[in-house]
Amino acid sequence: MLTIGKLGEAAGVKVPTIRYYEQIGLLPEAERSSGNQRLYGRKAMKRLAFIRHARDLGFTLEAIRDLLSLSDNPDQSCAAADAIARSQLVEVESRLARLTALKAELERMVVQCAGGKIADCRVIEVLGDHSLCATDHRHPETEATQ
Amino acid sequence: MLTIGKLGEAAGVKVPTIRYYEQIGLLPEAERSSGNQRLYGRKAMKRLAFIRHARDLGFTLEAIRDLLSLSDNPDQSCAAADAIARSQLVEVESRLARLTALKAELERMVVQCAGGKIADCRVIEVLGDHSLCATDHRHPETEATQ
DNA sequence: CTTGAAGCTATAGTTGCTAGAGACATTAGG
DNA sequence: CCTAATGTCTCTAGCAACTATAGCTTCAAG
Repeated sequence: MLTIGKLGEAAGVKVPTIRYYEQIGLLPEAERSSGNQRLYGRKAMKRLAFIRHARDLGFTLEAIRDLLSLSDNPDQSCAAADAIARSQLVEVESRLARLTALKAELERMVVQCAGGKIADCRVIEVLGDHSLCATDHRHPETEATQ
Repeated sequence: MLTIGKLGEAAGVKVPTIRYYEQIGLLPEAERSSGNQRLYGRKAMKRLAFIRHARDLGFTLEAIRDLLSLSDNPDQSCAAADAIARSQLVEVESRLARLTALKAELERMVVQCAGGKIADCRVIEVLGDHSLCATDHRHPETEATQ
């Protein structure tokens, strides 16, 4: 049995984050020692590693909640898990596209900055005038909402 | 002179966001009409467009605050603005690298999912075991913090 | 047996907004 | 000129996903 600190260390998750996951119901309430401290076994360790890994892959806690409940019922079809992963992939692809455009724009800004006075600074100038941009770089959320 | 709604429409920024920017001091307090409604001129419009554009490029509000104060003092050297833009570029590049790895991992997960039962689902399996991953895909923040 | 680290709870703060309530201002139509 | 609809006002609370703080208790090492 591990204390919360050991568990956090092992899984690469900070202690308050583990308590937070318990609070929002992603982790079940932990067993307690005689002195009221949380104790974790192998199962909790695996569940936390799952959560951590999914977070690393960019899944939201809501998506993870769904994936965990799927994982708890191994007899169901995996279509739902597949759908969640696919939608996450779409998400990532769109962010990737946007970031690529941003990178190009920032590079242009930085390269063109001659190191003179602010009055002639390309960085400030470009930020003040979108028409100086070569690429489209809007937030997808701005359109996607609804 | 524009009302807050017209300004928001023109700049592509929602009305409460404009009030929020004023509240946190990114925009100066607006003039008011006789009926206490905010009125904006050309200068405010430009400033808001600057903010909006910088946000689109992923700058934080703190960075934008710095950029704006630079832009307000055109006689200074533009080294600071350049540094902010460069650090933003570094940020974007690192997110880009990480997202690229994520994309590869998600693609692997999704492709390998045969569409059977959860018990055999690659998505769930991979999430449960990082060693099944081909690439490194951690949050940079986790390391970068301090 | 004492001390310092690690644990506990509870609350508040972070970033960048967004949503709601309830009251006042403005504008278009009849 | 009155009314209805829309716009604006302030204020507060909420979102994700934690992180930090305060003030306490418990545990492990020397």
